[in-house]
Amino acid sequence: MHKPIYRVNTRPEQGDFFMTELAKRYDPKEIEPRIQKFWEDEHVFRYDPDSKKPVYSIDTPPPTLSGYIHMGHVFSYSQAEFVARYQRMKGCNVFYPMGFDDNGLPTERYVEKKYKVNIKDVGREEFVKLCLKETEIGGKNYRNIWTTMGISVDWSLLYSTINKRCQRVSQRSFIEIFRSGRMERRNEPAIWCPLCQTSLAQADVEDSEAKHSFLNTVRFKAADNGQDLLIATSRPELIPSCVGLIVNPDDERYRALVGRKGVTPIFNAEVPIFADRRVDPAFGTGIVMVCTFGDKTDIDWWRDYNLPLKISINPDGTMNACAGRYCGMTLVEARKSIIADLKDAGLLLEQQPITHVMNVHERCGTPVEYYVTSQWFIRILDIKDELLARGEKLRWYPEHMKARYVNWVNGLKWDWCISRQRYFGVPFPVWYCAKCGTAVVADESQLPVDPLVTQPLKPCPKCGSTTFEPEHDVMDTWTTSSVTPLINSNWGEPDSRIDQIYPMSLRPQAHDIIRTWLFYTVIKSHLHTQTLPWQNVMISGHGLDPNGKAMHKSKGNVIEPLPIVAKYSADALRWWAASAKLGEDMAFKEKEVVYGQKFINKLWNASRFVSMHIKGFRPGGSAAPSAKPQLELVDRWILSRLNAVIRESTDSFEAYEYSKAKMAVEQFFWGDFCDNYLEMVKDRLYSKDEARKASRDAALYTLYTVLLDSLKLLGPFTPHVTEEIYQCLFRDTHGAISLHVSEWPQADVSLEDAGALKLGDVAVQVISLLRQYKNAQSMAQNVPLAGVTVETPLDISPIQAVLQDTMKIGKVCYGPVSTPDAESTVNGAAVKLKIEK
RNA sequence: GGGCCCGUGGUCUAGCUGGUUAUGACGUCGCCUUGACAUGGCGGAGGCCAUGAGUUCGAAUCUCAUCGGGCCCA
Repeated sequence: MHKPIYRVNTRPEQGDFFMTELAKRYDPKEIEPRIQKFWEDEHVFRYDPDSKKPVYSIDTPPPTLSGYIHMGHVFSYSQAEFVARYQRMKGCNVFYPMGFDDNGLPTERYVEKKYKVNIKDVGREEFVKLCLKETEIGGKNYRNIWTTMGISVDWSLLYSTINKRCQRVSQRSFIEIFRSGRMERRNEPAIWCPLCQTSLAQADVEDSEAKHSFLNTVRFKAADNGQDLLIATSRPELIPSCVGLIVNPDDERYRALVGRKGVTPIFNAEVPIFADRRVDPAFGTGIVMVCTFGDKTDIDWWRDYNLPLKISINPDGTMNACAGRYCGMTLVEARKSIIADLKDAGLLLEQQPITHVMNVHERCGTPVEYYVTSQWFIRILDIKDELLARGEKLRWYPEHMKARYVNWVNGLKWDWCISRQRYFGVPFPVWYCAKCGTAVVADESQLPVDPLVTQPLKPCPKCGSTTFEPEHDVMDTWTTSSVTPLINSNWGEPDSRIDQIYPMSLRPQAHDIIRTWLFYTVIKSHLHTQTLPWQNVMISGHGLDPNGKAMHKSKGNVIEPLPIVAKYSADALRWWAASAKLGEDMAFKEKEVVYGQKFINKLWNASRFVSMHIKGFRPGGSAAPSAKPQLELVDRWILSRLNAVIRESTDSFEAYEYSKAKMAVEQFFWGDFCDNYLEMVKDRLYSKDEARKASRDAALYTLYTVLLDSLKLLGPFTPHVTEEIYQCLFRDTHGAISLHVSEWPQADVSLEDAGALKLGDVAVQVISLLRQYKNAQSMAQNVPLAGVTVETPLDISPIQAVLQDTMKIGKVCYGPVSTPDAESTVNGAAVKLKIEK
């Protein structure tokens, strides 16, 4: 049995309501963990499958296990979380899971580094065990951080992409695509990382500027007459792989060469010379050597012209026998060596420094090669149009992020290679018939299956053989993380909830993984359910280091969140995250967190002031609960302002513009409510005069309403402090067990008063003028003034009393003022003041 | 080379479906310990809204060009 902390029993029979005084100082160290425990004990964030409320489902990004969560994560996850809290208060049954993407290469590399181990030393089994151990440690660590940050996920929905259920869904996805004919095992050139020694997909590769690179002009010969053929290349180590020379068909200089043969230097191989439009005559010498393989164009030429395959590179990035005397050298050594030899032989004419872009593996920075192996591909190049159409249907916030998706799809050159020659990942549910080589997929009932330890249920359908070779490769981690909406839906499982939550309402993520996670997820849902995976995507920017640079462990500029939380508070840190517009990067500045702390402090103190007065106050009074007191002008002023803020905040949240919502309520609460309204009602509140009781009640009603609604509007951003205040001051009268499942405020048209709005603003302006005056006279603001003469075309009599009370003015007269002590223009009307001390 | 984003007081930032005195914070200067708050209140100074041209009665806001910064893709 759990013991709820806030079972503050209401005592309506005694006619009063529980009201606790707020502590003099707000202490987040004590309060935040206590509030978090309350949320957990009361299951405040639990998704309710039986609820009739509309579902709002969120496809939370499962962070990879790279060992730490930094400010960048906190930035992006907080922004999504603001929306989750808003939707919950809007009355949605929020499905908000957390996941950990702990399978695959990122985890492997992390384990290799942490334990300084290599699979070859410890063996596959031991290695996988280490990875599993790390995922457990990492999971606990991550959960602690998200809980400390007040992230309101439902932890009962937690998944890890290496667990049984996820493996099952992922393998089911493989089988379905296999049966549809789009999953193909092909023996052909694929992108290859020589360091990780695995094939890669196009999205795993990023651009990197090559340093100290040269364009080398090398002398080849014509086979028939020995004529010099000059070829510019940045990769002379690939000369042993040269299988052809190409010129542009319109290039007059070389027209005579087409159809003849050339001879490579050092290796003296005869290769054909032909013409192709893809050669840029202006680059280098205008003659290109085709190698198997230097880049994607080489592969296209090789395929288009049926050229032979001459592989001179081993999978580990060293040269093989085909490279002759360079055999055994690394690529870099071979390049140096070949250049030296060409130079000695007088075959190197020129070395020109160039900057060009290399493709490197994004996980390790190694330049990639192209290697012919058998790999599993999902065929996608033929459905680019369909994928583009899906992207158009998706609602993008901010809209311009769609362009990144469109550009990526248009630039797609490879089918999606999903097999990795690695160890820690979801296995392929596949065996190969030992006799005829047919690929046999597992039966659904076997999932999740590891072909290394299990056999197919039936003999080979083609030849009847019962001996099989298991697939040793594992699926790339994106293959599984691309089905997170289906994992969340328990797709294909007995407890499937796909009808309830799918397509999901929202995918929140950062902009760096549009080409990977977002793109791949769109593909999978397109293939499996012929729908989009979600209705909306909100793309956040990056939280950067204080100098505006991306945080990387290798750069040593990572800022960890927990020390910042310990120093300030989770709410203060969230405040920082809320100050960036959606999609914009923002540098982490500690002083912004300090500002968050100041705001929280302000909220606390203002609430403490309100609590001193509304103690025992019951909205609606003892008579009709809906009855409103006789509101005064400034009450209607602040309530009208409140309504405007509710509107703006709601509209902003609906458009995922949480930062606008935050700013609106921040300025309202501090500027209008604390700086002005509270000062304007003090006199009414402190008055003991029975005749002013109605006036006092109106102020109490207003304080109650404005503070409660403000807490709600602020709740998504600073959930802890608002919850604590709510529990102490409003829980009993308002009812909801937690502020975060209370109803989102609605604008109340009956409280809107355009006239009061205008005159209230005039009051604020006049008060400001009087403050300036007192300031200039070195007077304290509460020192009384004997009298003020006002000249203005406005009728300010309705605010005369409030001006007198607030600024302690003895007598107010109206009339012409020739030498004003203070003047200003309000709503186009001049206001002049003559002041008597 | 292509695409996208950004350029607002010393610093960071709002506004950017065009319309009276351009938002707020930090910093800075001054006044005030007043009954929520000195982790505070009040007020001052500080901006030709990157540059140039155009559209318009009117441009930080729309268009084009230039310069500078960033991201993505060749």
